[in-house]
Amino acid sequence: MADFRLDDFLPWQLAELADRVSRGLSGLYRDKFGISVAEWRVVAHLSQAEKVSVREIHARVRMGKWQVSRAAQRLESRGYIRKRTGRTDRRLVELSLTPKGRAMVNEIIPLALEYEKELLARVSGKREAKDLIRSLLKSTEASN
Amino acid sequence: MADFRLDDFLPWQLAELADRVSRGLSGLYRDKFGISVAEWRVVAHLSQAEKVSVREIHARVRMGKWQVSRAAQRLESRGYIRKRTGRTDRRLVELSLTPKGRAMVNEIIPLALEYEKELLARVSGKREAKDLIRSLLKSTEASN
DNA sequence: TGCATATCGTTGCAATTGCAACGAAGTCAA
DNA sequence: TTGACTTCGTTGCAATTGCAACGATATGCA
Repeated sequence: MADFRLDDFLPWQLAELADRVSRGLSGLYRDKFGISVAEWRVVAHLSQAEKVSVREIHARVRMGKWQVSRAAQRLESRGYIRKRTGRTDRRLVELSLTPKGRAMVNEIIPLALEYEKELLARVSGKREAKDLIRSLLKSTEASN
Repeated sequence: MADFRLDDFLPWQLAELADRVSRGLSGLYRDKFGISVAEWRVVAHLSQAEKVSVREIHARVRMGKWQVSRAAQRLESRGYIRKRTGRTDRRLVELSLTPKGRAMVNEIIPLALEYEKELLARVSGKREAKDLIRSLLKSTEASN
C-alpha cells in the first residue's frame, strides 16, 4: 500500500499549483495598489459589467457573500468603487467602478494577461491546456 | 479594455478548480475520521516513509511548519501518529504512523485514488493532463 | 573550550475567515 | 392590507491562520 505518492496526486498538485499562481499574480497588484485577492476578483468582475450586485458576484465567482461585502467595503473606502442601493429592488446593492477604480483595473489587466501568457509560454499545447482546465471545471461543476 | 473575462482567466480557473477538488476529496475522510486537509496531507506523506521530521514535511508539502506542528499535535492526540525526539539530532521530531494511523491511511488511499480516477475519467487524454500539470508545476517552481 | 550564529519545532497573538443570525426589503396569497 | 415566507447584504463572534518570537539544540570558528 506504499504506492501512493502525494506529489503525483492530482488534487494535491492542483492545490499547490493554484497557490503558487495566486501568490505570483497577487504580487503584481498587492504592492502597487494595496488590494487583496478577494478585492482584485471583485474589481476584475466589475470590469466586465457596468453595475453588478453583491449577489451576482457571490454566485459567479463563488466567494462567500460576506467576503464580497467586506471586499466592497474596503474598495469603497479607498475610492475604487461606488456602492448604491438598487433602484428597482432596494435590497440589492449595485457596485460600480469609479474612474479611479477603472484606471486601476486598466493598469492591472495587461499585467495579469501577461502573467497568464508567461505561465503558458513554457507549456506545449496551450490550446489543449485551456481545454483541459475547462473540461475539469465542467466535470466538477456538480459539486456546488 | 472590456476584453477580460474572469472565468476564462487561468489563475482564477486554477483556484476555483483546486478549491472544488479539495472540498470534494476532503468529504471522503472528514466525516469518517474527523481529520482536516492539513492532517490528511501529513499522514499521506507519512505513508510514503517510515520516519519523517516536521521540517521535511514543511519543505515537501510546503505547508507552514507551524501548520505541520499543529496538525501533528492533533493527529497524535487522536492516536494516529507518534512523535519522538530525533536520535542523532535532538532538535528534530520524528513523526511515524501508529497501527491505527496506518489502518486509516490504508482505508483512505484507495478512496483518494478512486476520486482522482473519476476526476480524470471524463477528460480526454489523461496522459497529457498529468503531463500538463507537471509542466505547469515545473514552470512555477522558482516562485518559491 | 567558549561564544556567536543557525536551525528546529512550538506557541502567543493578531489578523483573517466562515458561519449563523440579523434587519431590511420584497413577494405572494388570503 | 396583513402576515408568513423568501432574499439580500451586513455584522458579531468563534474558529482558523500566519507571523514573529521563543527555548532548545546544534554547528562553526576563534
